[in-house]
Amino acid sequence: MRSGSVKSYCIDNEGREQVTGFYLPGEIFGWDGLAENYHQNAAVAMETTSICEIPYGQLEQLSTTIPSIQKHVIKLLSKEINSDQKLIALLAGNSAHQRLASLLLSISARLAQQKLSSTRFRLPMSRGEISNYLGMTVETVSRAFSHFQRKKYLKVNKKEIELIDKPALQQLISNPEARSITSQRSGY
Amino acid sequence: MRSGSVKSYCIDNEGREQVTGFYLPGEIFGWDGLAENYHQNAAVAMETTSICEIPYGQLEQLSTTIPSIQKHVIKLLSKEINSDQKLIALLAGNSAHQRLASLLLSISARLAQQKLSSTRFRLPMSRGEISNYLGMTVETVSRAFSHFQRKKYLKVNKKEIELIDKPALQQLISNPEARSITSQRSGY
DNA sequence: CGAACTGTTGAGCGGACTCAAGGTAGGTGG
DNA sequence: CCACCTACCTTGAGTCCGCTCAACAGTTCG
Repeated sequence: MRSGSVKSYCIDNEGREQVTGFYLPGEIFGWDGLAENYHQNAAVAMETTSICEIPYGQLEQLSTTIPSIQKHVIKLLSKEINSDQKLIALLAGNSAHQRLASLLLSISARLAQQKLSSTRFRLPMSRGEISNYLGMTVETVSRAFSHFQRKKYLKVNKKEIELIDKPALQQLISNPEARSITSQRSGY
Repeated sequence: MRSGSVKSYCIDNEGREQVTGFYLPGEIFGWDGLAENYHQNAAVAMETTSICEIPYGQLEQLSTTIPSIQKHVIKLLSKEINSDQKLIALLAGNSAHQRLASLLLSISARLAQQKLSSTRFRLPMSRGEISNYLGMTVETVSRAFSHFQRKKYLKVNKKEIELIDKPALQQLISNPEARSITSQRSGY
């Protein structure tokens, strides 16, 4: 990603769309589909976006002469797996408010990594896309935003976001009594 | 995996355990952690299990002489990503009954791949592990099993499962009015 | 202006969680 | 062998979060 933003999504068996990721500048997407020369995910830009294509064939060829490249590729794939599993944990064990807070903080952190403001930013995605990604409905997303604003955690105006009390959001995520759903098997 | 079964899980920020996968004979696990020489996931056997270790360093070295190996590694990593994203879709867009049905059918299919019975099998994991993996509570898992049994979709006796009406389970997953949560953005 | 889309808010309902009680199986010690 | 303990599983009753349905406001565009 050079600039702009992209969402990736796949269509499940019954034609329903499932958003699988949002990508911001500096990030790479499209790691699926290397298995079968065929991408499970589609991707669309959510705003004016410029990207840099990396032809996999050439990358592969290059890696025969520079072995460190394939090592790096594998690292990136592995990172993708880890971030997917974070999302799994988020979806499996957290409430609607926690999920939205997580997403906002994730975006904030990723913007900071690009030396952009981590407290004031514009969400590239619609409420519908957020809700789909986080496994909830549009209404719940909207209500969660309103709730956060009432609580003075942030200010929201359409897609413009200003994070006011990041610690409060942080704490919300890692909160007690928050749908623990913990497996209770003793160790082996 | 040679024989037996393993679960992988990670510990989130607040010490809660999140099961990220179940592994059956013929499968490979541990693809995370290649990024940082450090595994995000832990893994424990759920029963007597024998596995075959693949030292990554040796694999890496071997791939310098046999390039097709790294291609294969990348394929497997990519598959892992795809299966993780299936789980994401499952968690994001499906009801409790649908999630359990999906898991049962997935196990059934994977057993079939190993030429084992796909209709009668023993679940290696506890109800608690299932509930954690699927993002629900133990009680809900238990009730879902009872429900399926009442509906004559399967027979369940502790961990022994007999699938009677697989098509019904299939249809349950890909059902109408099933929590669509569909993003409604027009195409680009 | 009207149509279409996105986002917000309210009322009501239902599925899944919580709390709590009982049942079953395996392990240990008297 | 039986009493006891400790998981693990099941079932019930009640509550609450988040979904559904619906109305309305703000934007964009023809």
